[in-house]
Amino acid sequence: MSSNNQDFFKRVHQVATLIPVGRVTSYGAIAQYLGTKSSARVVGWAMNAAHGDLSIPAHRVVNRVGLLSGKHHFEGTNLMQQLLENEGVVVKENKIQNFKEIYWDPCKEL
DNA sequence: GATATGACTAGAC
DNA sequence: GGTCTAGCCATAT
Repeated sequence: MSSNNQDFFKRVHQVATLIPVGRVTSYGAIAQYLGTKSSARVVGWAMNAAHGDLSIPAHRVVNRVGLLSGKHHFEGTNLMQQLLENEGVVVKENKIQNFKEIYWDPCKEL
């Protein structure tokens, strides 16, 4: 069933789109919300696929420590940080400062 | 079809 | 308490 695979991506994209402005989440959180909690990496791939879609705020998704691990996949060197700061997220040295405060858990919020 | 890789995470040492 | 290893699942070669 190839539909399932695409459905997984679709869900990841959906959740990413639901992330409120000024909030961030982690790959594992999305993976857990989708049921595949062990597949945080796959969420990263989904984000990679979502990278082509400007409607998906991939910059709001970081790793579990609030580090902009995916910033290398964005254009330039600090585009991801710029986007986050533009939304009011405090980022320093490619790491979200008040990560715990702005952390958005889809499993709880949704 | 098998192997390698990756935007991760949790556990072990 | 910091570093390393293994597990996870989908994509790419």
